[in-house]
Amino acid sequence: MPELPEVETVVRGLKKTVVDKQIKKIDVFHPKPLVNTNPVSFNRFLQNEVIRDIRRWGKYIIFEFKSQKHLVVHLRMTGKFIFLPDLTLGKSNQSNVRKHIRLHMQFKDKSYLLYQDIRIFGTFKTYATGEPLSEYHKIGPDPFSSQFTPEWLSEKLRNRHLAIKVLLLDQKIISGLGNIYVCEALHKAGINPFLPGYCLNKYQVALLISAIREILKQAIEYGGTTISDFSHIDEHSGQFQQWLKVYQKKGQLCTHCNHAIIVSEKQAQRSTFYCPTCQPADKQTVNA
DNA sequence: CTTAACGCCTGAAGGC
DNA sequence: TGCCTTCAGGCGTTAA
Repeated sequence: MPELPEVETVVRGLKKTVVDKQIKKIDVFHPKPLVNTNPVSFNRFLQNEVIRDIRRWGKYIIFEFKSQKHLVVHLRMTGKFIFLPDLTLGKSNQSNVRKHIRLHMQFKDKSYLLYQDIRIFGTFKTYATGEPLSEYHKIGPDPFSSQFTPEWLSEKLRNRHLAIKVLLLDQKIISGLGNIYVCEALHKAGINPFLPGYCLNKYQVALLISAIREILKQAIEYGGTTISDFSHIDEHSGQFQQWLKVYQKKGQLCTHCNHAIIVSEKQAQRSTFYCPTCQPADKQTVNA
């Protein structure tokens, strides 16, 4: 389940491998990811285009072409890019044929970029030259941007009665966080996930911002978190899962306080993992 | 305006 | 063995 660190890892991998490559053709095996086009038009739209740059915007991956056309991809739950220098690598073993490849780009130099997506939630959206990308104003600031200040976050949490856990998953408030890193950041900040947004004081908001940035920075350094589906474009796993303190640690001893057992509760139909001692409902106590 | 629920999909895991 | 239910969770849509 790619969140900001996983998407950043994918983008860095793509930058190293497919920038400057020219598309020979695109084969589409499932039309669903193409939200504003169809397989034939999609291929026609990008055929012979040269990739100029690839960047991340929240959890979106933006392909910029030399023609100033754009392709914006969201991996959602199970989307994955796989770069192959040679397609024969992808099916060299007959008993291990890749499943769920929804489309692939073939480049002029015979290399391939495969898009694999088990659940087909991922999206590809094309933008013609000069057309503004709607994603730019659809989501809030990146956690690392200078716009993401305590003042900004406080303003966004003002009058919000939803739990802070749920609010941090809202991409309009802050872009890039998903269930894993929200749980981890709240644990690092020592904030109870059920605390309503408007109840956080200035100190807690500042602490939360620091915690979010530290967690994400470290996760990027370790190449993201591989729980089930995520991998780098060379199919290597991320390594941050070994640093997780609460996510999917239900029943385990909290390694921060060495006292309480990590618990799991549902919030807005999603699992929240937290330590009742380090993140008490009594908001007075916070971790150092 | 905010909040809550559901649909989209497939595969893994657990209960009986 | 095998069928059924639940869970995984990002995000758009719809309804209240």
